[in-house]
Amino acid sequence: MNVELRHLRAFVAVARTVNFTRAAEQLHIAQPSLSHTIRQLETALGIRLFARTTRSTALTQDGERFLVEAQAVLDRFDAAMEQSSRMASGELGRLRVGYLIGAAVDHVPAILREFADQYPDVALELTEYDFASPNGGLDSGETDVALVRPPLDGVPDAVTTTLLSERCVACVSALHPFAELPRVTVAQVLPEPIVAAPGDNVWRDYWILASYRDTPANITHEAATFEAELQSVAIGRGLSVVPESVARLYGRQGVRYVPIEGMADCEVAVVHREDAPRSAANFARIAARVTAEGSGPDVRG
Amino acid sequence: MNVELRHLRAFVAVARTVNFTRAAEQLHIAQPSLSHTIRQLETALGIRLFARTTRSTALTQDGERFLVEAQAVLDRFDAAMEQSSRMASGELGRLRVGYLIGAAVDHVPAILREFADQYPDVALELTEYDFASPNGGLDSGETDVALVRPPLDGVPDAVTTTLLSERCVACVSALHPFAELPRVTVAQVLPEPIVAAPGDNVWRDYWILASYRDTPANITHEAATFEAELQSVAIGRGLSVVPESVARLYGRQGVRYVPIEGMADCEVAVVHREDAPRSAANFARIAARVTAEGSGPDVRG
DNA sequence: TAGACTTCATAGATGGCGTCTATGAATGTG
DNA sequence: CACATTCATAGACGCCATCTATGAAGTCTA
Repeated sequence: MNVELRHLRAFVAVARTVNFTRAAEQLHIAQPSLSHTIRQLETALGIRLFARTTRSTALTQDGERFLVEAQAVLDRFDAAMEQSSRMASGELGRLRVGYLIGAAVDHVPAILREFADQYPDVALELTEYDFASPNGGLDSGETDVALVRPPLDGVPDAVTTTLLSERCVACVSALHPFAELPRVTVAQVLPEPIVAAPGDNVWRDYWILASYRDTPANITHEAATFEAELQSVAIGRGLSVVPESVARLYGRQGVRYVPIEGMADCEVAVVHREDAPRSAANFARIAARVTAEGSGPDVRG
Repeated sequence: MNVELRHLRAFVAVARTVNFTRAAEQLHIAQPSLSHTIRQLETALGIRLFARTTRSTALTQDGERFLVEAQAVLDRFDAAMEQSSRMASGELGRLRVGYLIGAAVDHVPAILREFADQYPDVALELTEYDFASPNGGLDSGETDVALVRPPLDGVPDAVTTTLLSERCVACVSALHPFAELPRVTVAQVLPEPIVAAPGDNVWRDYWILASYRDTPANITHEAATFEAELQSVAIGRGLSVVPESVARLYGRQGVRYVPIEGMADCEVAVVHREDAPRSAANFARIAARVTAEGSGPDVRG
């Protein structure tokens, strides 16, 4: 017969009360069951733990020694359960965070600081993704949570929390006919040669305005980063559709940003899978709160 | 549901092999049972321990952390079992040894030395008993094993190992008619006034030769030690029947020792209860061996 | 000293659950 | 493309943990 924790729990209860009846009540079992369990334990160990009369119960010398051991095992077990509970609640563990370049850059430091504050025992692992991986590692399972720009692709059971939205603008060469316009329409943009993300997925489709088109876009170049896009644009390979905040982040050397009338705003969201560890949800919650509260360090200007 | 050691054992086995099928074989259970057990554990802990595909198994981050915990619990448990095993075999614990004054005095030091040598982790507690407690504390449960002179009384399930036997002699005053005789018969002793142990038990009966008598003995005095007996004898209260070795131990100031013809030899034995801890039997075994091997320090002369 | 009460052990019944067999689904492999 | 391997699921079975009922023994009280 295998000794189980229930034997130790029973033993410790009896050892502490020195009374089978009361110990049984504490354990929420019947007294004969407890007697049986203790007997099992004694048989398995090969030692007498209690000196029983019909009227009283006392620990034997061996029982006293074993009480220390049993208690130690149970304490160790409780510690393990405590730790697993902290893991379950997301207080303890590791969280792999992915972020797409240019997504919520203003807020990321505050989000991370707040999360680290609130969950000091969670090890954060940050990975930056470029437009070649617009899902921020969620599709491959490399990350647990990600700051990305929808739409996502290949992320089953994704839980998405939108953090902010902003206008989309057309980024054109300073020499481009659009360069000095106050705005352009989607219809004006569609025929233009366009610089797009690499690959072939719903995310790239989004930024080349595929949903507005009848015929395929004229993609003249592919770039995985804003810098690369802007360079391509600057040397006249075509225009590029980007979030408005890019204007702020990457300046205007050789390019101009022109709002696109009639195009829906684009968003930044924090995303995790439904079955991700709890800390992913915690991160998403904190990200949403931090983004809503402060607008981040004001680097505009 | 309560987490039991079998869950931890199952978890550790799977974590080590990273293979449900092989782990199940090691645990001697069927693979579906193991899957079920692991699932139970995961549910109870609220965390995913394994990342399972239909083709492979891997520990999650949480699983890796919990493996350390689970292993620690099992290690602690194994240590407890190891210790209880040592208690069961009598290698570890306490042994309460009682000895009757004058019983095997020559051999006791060697016995204790040998036992302490062989069982260094058993704490010996020695208690001396006089003729008021000829059972050496076995009857009251004060001791676990005792060096005594049979017969015993009130010790249920006594396991007796005879160590040695010796002649009985009559101890008489130097002025007593028997004093210069080379020997006396039982019949000669019976009518004499006699000094006996206190109380009323089979042991006292033995030394007053009750089994040889038709009528009660004429007990003139009671004494709980040899010294007291010899003093009573010396001042003429009567004779006393004692083991021959007493002559050697207590000298001859005012008394003489006369062999009793026709009286069976008396014995020294090591005794413990059937249900005594294993170390009691160990002690008895060692006592028998030491007594048989050496005759102890030679203090005769 | 007798009766009542307390406490632990025993006996027998029952039901929950741990384990089993059989089977399916998924996926890497020759 | 068929096969082998691995884990999950479903349903059945049987052990054993627990239960209720009762007994035995000792303590306390009147």
